[in-house]
Amino acid sequence: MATELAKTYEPRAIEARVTERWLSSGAFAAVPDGRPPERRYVIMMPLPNVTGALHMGHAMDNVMQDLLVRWHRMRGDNTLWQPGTDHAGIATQAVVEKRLFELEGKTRHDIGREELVRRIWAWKDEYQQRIVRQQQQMGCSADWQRQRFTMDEVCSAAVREAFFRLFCDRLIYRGDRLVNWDCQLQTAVADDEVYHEPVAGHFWHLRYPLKDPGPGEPTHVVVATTRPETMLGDTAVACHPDPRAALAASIAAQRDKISAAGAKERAAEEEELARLEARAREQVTGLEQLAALARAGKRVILPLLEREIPLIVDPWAKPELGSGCVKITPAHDPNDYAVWQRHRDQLGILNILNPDGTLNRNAGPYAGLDRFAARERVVADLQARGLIEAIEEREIEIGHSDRSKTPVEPYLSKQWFVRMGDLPGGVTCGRGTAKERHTTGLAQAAIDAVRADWRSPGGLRLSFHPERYAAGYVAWLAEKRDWCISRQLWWGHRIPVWTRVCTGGGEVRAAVDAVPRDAGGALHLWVSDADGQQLTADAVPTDADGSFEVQVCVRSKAAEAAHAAALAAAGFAQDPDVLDTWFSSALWPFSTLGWPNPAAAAVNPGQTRLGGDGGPDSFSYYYPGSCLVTARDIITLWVARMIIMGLYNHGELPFTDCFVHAKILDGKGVTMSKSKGNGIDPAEIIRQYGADAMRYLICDMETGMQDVRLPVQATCPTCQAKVELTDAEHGHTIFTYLCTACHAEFDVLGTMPNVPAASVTSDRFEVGRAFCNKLWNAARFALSNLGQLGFSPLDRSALAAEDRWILSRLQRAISAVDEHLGAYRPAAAVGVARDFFWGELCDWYLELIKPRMRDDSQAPIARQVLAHVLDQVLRLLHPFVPFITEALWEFLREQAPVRGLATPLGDAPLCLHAPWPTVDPGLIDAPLEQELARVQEVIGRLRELRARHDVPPRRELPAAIRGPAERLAVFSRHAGLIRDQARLSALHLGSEAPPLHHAATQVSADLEILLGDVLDPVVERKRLGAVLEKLHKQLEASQKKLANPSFVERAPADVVAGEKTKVAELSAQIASLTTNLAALEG
RNA sequence: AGGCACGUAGCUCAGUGGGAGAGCACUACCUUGACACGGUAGGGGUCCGCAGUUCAAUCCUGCGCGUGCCUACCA
Repeated sequence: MATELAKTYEPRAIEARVTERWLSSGAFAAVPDGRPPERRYVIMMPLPNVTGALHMGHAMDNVMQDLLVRWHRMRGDNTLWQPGTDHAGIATQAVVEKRLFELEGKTRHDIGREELVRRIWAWKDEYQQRIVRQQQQMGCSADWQRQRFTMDEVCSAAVREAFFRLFCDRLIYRGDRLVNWDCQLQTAVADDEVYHEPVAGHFWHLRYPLKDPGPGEPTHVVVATTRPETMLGDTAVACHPDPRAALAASIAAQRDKISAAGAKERAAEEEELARLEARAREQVTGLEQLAALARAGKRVILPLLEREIPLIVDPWAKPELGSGCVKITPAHDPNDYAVWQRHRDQLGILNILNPDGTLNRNAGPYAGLDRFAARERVVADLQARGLIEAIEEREIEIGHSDRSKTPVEPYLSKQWFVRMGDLPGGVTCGRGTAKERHTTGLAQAAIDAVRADWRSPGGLRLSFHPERYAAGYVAWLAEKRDWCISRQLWWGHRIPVWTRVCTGGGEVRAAVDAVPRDAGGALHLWVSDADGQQLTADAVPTDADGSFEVQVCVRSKAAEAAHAAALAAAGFAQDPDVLDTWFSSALWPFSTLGWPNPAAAAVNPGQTRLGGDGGPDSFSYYYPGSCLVTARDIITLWVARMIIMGLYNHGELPFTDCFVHAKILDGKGVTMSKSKGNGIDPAEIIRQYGADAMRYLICDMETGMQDVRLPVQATCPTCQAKVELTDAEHGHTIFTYLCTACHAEFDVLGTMPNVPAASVTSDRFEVGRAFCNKLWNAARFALSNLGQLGFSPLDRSALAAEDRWILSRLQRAISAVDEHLGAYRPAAAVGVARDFFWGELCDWYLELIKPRMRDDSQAPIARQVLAHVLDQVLRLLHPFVPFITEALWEFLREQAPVRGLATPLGDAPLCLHAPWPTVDPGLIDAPLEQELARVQEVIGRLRELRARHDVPPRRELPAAIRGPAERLAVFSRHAGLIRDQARLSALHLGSEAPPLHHAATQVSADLEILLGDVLDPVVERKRLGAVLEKLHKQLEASQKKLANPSFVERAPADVVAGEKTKVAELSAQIASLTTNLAALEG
């Protein structure tokens, strides 16, 4: 039972109560039923990391999803919003390890794998709870009884199954590859986890002595590097095979560039051409000589280590750059690695790094030094020997690990990969299902999915909203780069492969024979050769030489329990690595639903079962889903991989729509983030303004632009002033500011020891709160006027003009909101709803019916229409501002238990389950809408006249309107409204109107509006003069257009006619105003 | 370097091949029986610059300037 409607809008009380009602009634639960696939709506929540609290980016993401989910739920779709959190392997382990070190001074090796994992689970439990609470505070209507975590048993089962299938299909392999190595976390990181940052550095030119130079031959070759310590791992020096041709080619290319270049660039490009030409004259002979020496097998002495390395020719050495020669460090540079692959017979590969970033024994006397210390030593030692030719100061883009913020090193190591490229025999998607289909490769399958003419076996296609994001998705996939899925961490899904390293075919045979037989097909075995090629056991002859790995993938946890001991006894060891977080995330659209075995899927106590209870299981009912909502930075990392995994495992897309929303920036246009101190905490906004206010503004900001700026203010802890951070100067660090009022320093991160911390917020959310306040008060007014309202069928003929008008406008609003939401335009949708509610319902309808409300004979019909419109408005606004509408819904149902016009509306105890408004075309009355627009216009003009002449609001004045008879007929029909709203003592229509004293005049289209008894002729004269001037200008412009023969001939007839009407109207207006002006002067 | 966006009122942003819009801020008046988190009205803009297409350009095309993001590379 609702208590009495409070006089003021208090979001905190409302939101707490509504949340309780929703959660205790399980209002968001998704239950499979008889509704067909096209009446189902599924959104998989992009899983937040369990590393910390949510920020505004999450708020945007969650609100967008909730908006769609609530809309579809009210439209009658069987709706699932699947919530959950991500174990976020590296990020979480890094945070917990850091805390362990700070609090206890221990590293992970001190406490061991099991203990570390136990602690991370404890951390996860705490933060997941916090995240869920925040999402519930925002109003997220996700099915919390289905909450998942990527390391839950049900998700782990899906990970194992998907891995096993990929492994069997040779789509997962293990190989030596150069990866980005995080020396602090000591793991490989993906390209996407690396960000580039410019760092002040040097460009060193090193001299390597030539071995036994003959007469006329150079004594040194010069190479340049930004990382001199890598020279210890050099295995060659390369020069271009044909420097003369290569230079000629780049000179030609440069000439083309100059002819295409704009004026501003030209000078720089000319300079570059001159440089190339000078090089072609002066250096090419030397380079050709080096190429010749290289072909002759000449060698170079690597200084410091005094190692002989070959001089080779390879086109990677660009004659136009540096010295024209390049040092080759295959184990620590991707390009050099490629060179090594081309010249494997000539040069070796030498890893000089330990996993922790210190140099290993290959670095000779430098072994044990950290890479940066080694850099200094190497430079000093080379300098001492006169082997440094030059040092340039230079800004260098350095790759940093996103998690540890330390520079990554290219590092050669054994890693697991998913093969993204095309395979000779292609790939079977959805094997064993009705949607089985063939594709050339995994990446290609995902690329095809956005092609306009492509359809999945189920008739679906992937589309991006806005469409432009498809291009980036395709471009990324088109590289078809293999995906490194192994991480050298302890936190994550362990790679389910057992390996035994074997030397020679005989040992391979013995190892294979020792693998347990599994009748259920739960084990799959490949023999991997030195290149990572996966061979069947019998493809390796017993007399084969070389090193092999026998790899056994174990399909399930049960199979592992059954066979682990036997595998261990046979000399197999389980891979110590864990999977990239995105591997389990990629399976999210189906791992959460119980795949591969929903009937047997384990869920936590109290959670919804996923199958096995007779009805359809969750996976078959809710897969494929509908829409994925995200910011653009995650399209490649996650969206693309979900598409791939969905297509591969099921032959079907996981969703058809990808809605990419804006990112939220601060007032300077910088991405908000906690670490920059410009981030706003949604919880703080909710505390200050309410969740509905936050949601309202977020919807209003999502206009389809790329980014949204949200100016941020801090509350000065010293003087409590609101400080606009865009205007404030920094204090002694970039995380502190000086108050613009009292000049005291404050800290926005809350981490500075001696500087007081300020809370960061944005006053833009006041708009949302004002909106909610308006809604609250409008509803309060309406409800106080309803009494205990009964229902009786209303005939249209019984309705007053304003009733028919507001109902007609309501139909327009319903239809426009639907259209905008369907096209992913939340700002436009909320704008229509707001304009209807505020601009039409509040500003006009409520005002228009006030007189009727005081009259018992007229009140009942107005009340019933009002209850109906309020009902529809609450439903229409519910997806945007769910709390306040839900709260008001409760009151409305009490005051008016049955609402409707001719027939009662469908009802529900909770607004979130109420049927979505539908358009009744019979209620649309376009001519009446036009009439009322005229009436509003006239009222506006009359009010303007009152304001111009400082007429007190209560004073009633006489007015007159002159104009064409059919127009005046309209005003005659609505004369009462006009008198009321413009506070008139009398309204005279037509030219027969009696003259008004001291009349002020307005002209509007073909009308002349006069307001009598206005006191100050001087003010009016001045104003009329200004208006006349403006009208004359407009008239001239129009007449000029019409005097232009080509305009009259070529412009469409209606445009020309419109221009003529305009001239006529303007002339008439000028005439009447001139007359009035003369009268005032007389 | 390449690609994708963007540049409209003081701020944040809509919008359109034919008379420039909203919200906030600002100004004036109003505490009128829902709401001052409100109402009524008002001021404020070479629609980044230049050229072209067009009868007509803020909108279309090209160039330039500025900003943001993505991708790649820099031995």
